[in-house]
Amino acid sequence: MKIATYNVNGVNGRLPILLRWLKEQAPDIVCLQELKAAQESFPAAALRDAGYGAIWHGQKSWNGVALLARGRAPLETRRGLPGDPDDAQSRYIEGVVEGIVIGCLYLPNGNPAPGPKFDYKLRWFDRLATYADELLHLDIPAALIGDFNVMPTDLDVYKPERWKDDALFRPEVRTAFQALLAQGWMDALRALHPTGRIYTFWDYFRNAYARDAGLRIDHLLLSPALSGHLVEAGVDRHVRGWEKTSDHAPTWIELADHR
DNA sequence: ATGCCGTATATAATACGA
Repeated sequence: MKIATYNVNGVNGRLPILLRWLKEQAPDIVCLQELKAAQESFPAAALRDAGYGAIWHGQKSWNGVALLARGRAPLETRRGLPGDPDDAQSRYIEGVVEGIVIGCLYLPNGNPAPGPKFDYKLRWFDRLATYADELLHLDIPAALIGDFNVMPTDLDVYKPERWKDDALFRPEVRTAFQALLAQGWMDALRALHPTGRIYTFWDYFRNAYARDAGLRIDHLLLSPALSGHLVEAGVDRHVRGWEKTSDHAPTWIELADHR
């Protein structure tokens, strides 16, 4: 079973690219971020025609997350992260597919740091950590997948010294990410490729993709009940080279039969 | 080093991303 995450940076503007990639790779489960579309503007019919059922949490212009499943409809178990009923940003949706709880998330960017946006990012991270720990204690196959907007270590940035004060790389957020791993979650790509330079994002500017000036910020975290089934992980980096593409590339894992 | 590009919406100028 192949599970992927893809920050599409506008699901309607990116629809031809998304459909091309879905047809090419046929992932079984897909987490999408940055829909930038209102709830009623999500392209559910086009995705259904492509063979995917979907649940999504839209928001006009900004944010937005979706969970797709090939040949079936995810069973929704949560929308929105607990811990702040006043949080109006669409950044978390969760469903069950094939007996796996899949949490699809878009963690706040947080720039500029310091400032209110960075404070929001840290609060959101706190809420995620609290909920992630509850999920782990259910002792079930579960995954937290999406755009975490964190480079976990120096190995995940093309030039670490240039990013040390950025909201994606400051010590507070790296510590918060490591705390998730300490709870028991496995960083799937890093687990299978402990020393490799792996990027999932390249800026549109400065010819970043051609220079391979990238960041690893899209992650797939697996619960212990699932991590033993991990067999492969990678990035479809060629998709970043397509015309009219997102600044992120699809990132994926392959699981052996988890039943 | 820098939103230099790209997407969204009040389709013109802004807000936002990382």
